[in-house]
This record gives sequence, C-alpha cells and structure tokens, in this order.
Amino acid sequence: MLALVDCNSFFASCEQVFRPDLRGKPVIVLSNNDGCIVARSKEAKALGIPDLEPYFKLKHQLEKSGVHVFSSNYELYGDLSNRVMQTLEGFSPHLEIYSIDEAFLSLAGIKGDLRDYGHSMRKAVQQCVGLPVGVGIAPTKTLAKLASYIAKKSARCEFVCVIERLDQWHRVFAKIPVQQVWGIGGRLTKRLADQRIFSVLDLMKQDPRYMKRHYNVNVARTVEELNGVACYGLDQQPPPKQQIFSTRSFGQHITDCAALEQSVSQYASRACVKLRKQQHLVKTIMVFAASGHFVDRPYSRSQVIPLPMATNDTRQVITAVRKSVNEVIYREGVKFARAGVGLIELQPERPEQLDVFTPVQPLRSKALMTVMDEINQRHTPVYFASQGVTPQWSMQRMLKSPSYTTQWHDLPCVSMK
DNA sequence: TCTGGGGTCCTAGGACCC
DNA sequence: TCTGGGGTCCTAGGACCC
Repeated sequence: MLALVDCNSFFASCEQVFRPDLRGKPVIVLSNNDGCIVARSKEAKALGIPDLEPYFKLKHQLEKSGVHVFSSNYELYGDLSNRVMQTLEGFSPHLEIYSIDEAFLSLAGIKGDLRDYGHSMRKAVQQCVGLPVGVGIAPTKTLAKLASYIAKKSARCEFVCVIERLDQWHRVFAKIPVQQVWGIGGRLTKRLADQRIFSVLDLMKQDPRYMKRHYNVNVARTVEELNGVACYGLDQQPPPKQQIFSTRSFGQHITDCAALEQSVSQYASRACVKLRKQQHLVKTIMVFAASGHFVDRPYSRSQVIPLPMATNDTRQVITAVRKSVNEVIYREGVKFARAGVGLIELQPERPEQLDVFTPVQPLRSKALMTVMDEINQRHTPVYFASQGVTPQWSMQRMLKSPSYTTQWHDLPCVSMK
C-alpha cells in the first residue's frame, strides 16, 4: 500500500502558520509579479474566488470582502515544505517527494490499522510544522491520489481516506468526474466525454488495450492503476533534470538592450546554480525574450546556441546569452515583458570515459564556481556585474510576508503580556 | 496599467542507415 | 511477374502535472 500526503491549500496555509490571526479567514496567494491567484484558503474558496484568475480583475472585489492577499514567498514555502518532508520520513523509509506540497510513502510492512496510521501522520505534521494535510492510502499511486481527493471532499473522512477493497468503492467512483483522475486533463476529458466516459467508474471499466490503441500508453496505465494494478513505482531518487529553465516576467516592461542583457544574465546565473547542484555540464543553451501575450503585435525571438565546450561556468553562459540578446533577440521599439534561459542539452560532470579530442572545462572554472556557490549559501550573495545591481525590471511582490524561518531579521517575535 | 514558472513524457513524421 | 524490412535519431507538437 501507498500513502499520498498533501498539504491543504499549501501556500495559503503557510501564510497562516505565523499569523494565527488569519486562521479561519479568507487568504489568497498570488503568482510571481502578483499576476494570478495560485492558492486559496478554504474560506477564500467558499467565497467563490476562482483559481488562476488574474489578480487585477478581482482586486476591488477582494478588498471589499476583506480577503487577505499575499505575494508568493518561496523562501518560506520551501523551508516549511522541507520540514513537512522531514516529519514524514519518520513514518516510512521509502518516501518520494512528488512536489513542494506532496509526497508518496510506501506503507509496505506497516502493521495495524492504516487509517490510524494516516491520522498519526496528520497529527505529527500539524504538531511539528503547523500545517494541515490530507492523507490518501491505496494500492497504486493513481488510487492514492484519488483517495486524497476524497479525504478532502468528504467530511466523514476527516482528511484520511483508505481505499482497499475496490469493489466497495464503485458507488463513490461513479460520482467523481473523470477529470479528477491524476493524468486526465482538460483535453482528454473532452475526448473521453465523446465516448460517454464521464466518471472515474466509467474510466475504470475500460479495456486498457483499447485505451492504448485509441489514446496512448499513459491512459492505458491510468486504467490499470484505477483497477489496483501498479504501473508506477516510488521514485526515491529523482533522476537528474534533463533540462533546466529559468524564465520570468518582468516587474516592468523593458525597452533597452542593456536591461534585457541584465535580465538574461541573471536567469543564466540562476540556471547554472541548479546545473552545478546536480553535477552536470551544459552543451547547448536556449535564450528567448518576448513582449506580452496581450498586445496587438506580439513579438517573440529565441535562439539555440551550441557552446564551444560543455561547461558549468556561469561566465561562459552569461557571455553567450548576452551576445545572443545583442545580435539576435533584441529589437528596438519592442516592450519586452518576459525572458528566459534554458540549459537544454546536459551531460554528467564526470563522464564514464574521457576522450582526447573533446576540449574540457579548465579546473580554474570549477574552483571559482565552487567558491561562489559556497559564499552564496552562507553570506550576502556575490554575483556578476552584468546581472545589474538594482534592476528596475525585478519581480514585483508588493505583498510578500516576512521570511519567518530563513532570515534572522524576519524571525517572529513573541511578547508576553 | 495589470494574465506564473517551472517540468515530464509520448507520438508522429522525416531523414538516414544497412 | 517482381520493387524489403528493420532500426536509430531528431524535431515539433500535444498533453499532462504542480
């Protein structure tokens, strides 16, 4: 059996941990640049606030109804996420961190009542981190996901749902729309509806071979998984990333080339930090920049750049992306709204076999990057001048909460009265 | 004025090889 | 009369996830 543990309204709940005055109140969290609504507390959902709606459209209404609004604070969410995962590690030696707010746990060998076990996980996370979670327990990942959905929807479950005997669940599955199944998105839902497959039960009853022929192998696997046949195992050590991207929308539109160069330098630098963390080198990079989606004549340019040698030296990558911006991407008169850098062809830092003819990165690069990474973990960050000192185009996060758990000057204070 | 930022996997079709 | 079959690699596009 597997458990899926996921945090309820994760970002919104994080904001409430150090603000007890906001518990039980409507709270929402916005995406980067305060663009869209990406998380809503239970109370905010109850007010009918839609997910992924642009903030500016609802701002007025939100103010009127007294909703508490936050910019995203990834420092805080990342740190609380780590604490949740550490707590869960105490419940199973086999844990797959699936996303910032979810983990799969193997419950193989767990004796006793699984529902009780689920409740003890819930209690532990609540007590150690202060966050509410739901627990779904079932024989396959897809069913565990479904169980966690039921755990949150049905009051009777009290946030823990165990699916063991599948035949006892047909009545419930018949009431759940098929798009709630993990792996079934909007497009597939439409196609399935044409075949009169509307509910989880409808999908579960299909022949996997037929579904493989008419859809694809993943849909076939989903059907198998719904029937208790495990097609996906636990990935305890996620494979290294095959591509690394860093892209952002700007806080303000950019029209001059120097500013655009600064921004891609910064994204290149961020991507290279991730690259070195997974001990890889990059051979090919991609740079792009574009105007907003919602202008009359949208502009977008990208360039794929092979590097002279595989590297993880930020300087090499910055040089290449700046050149690209200058010579290919930038155009006068365009109001750029976003840009990004992708490291698209990677290879391990230590290849199995070196060969005589391929140039290798100088050792001094490695030494310099190691020192930079170490300084940036512990001290005031150092960075390249080309990233700009006080860029005007930086992300807007007007409503960000303090980094309560990661910055000394943001530590919460307790006063005794 | 104002609409996120990451990722993965699969499939089909073309080019090319023997 | 009669014109193979199997394979790899690459790319673009589609679909999904959080």
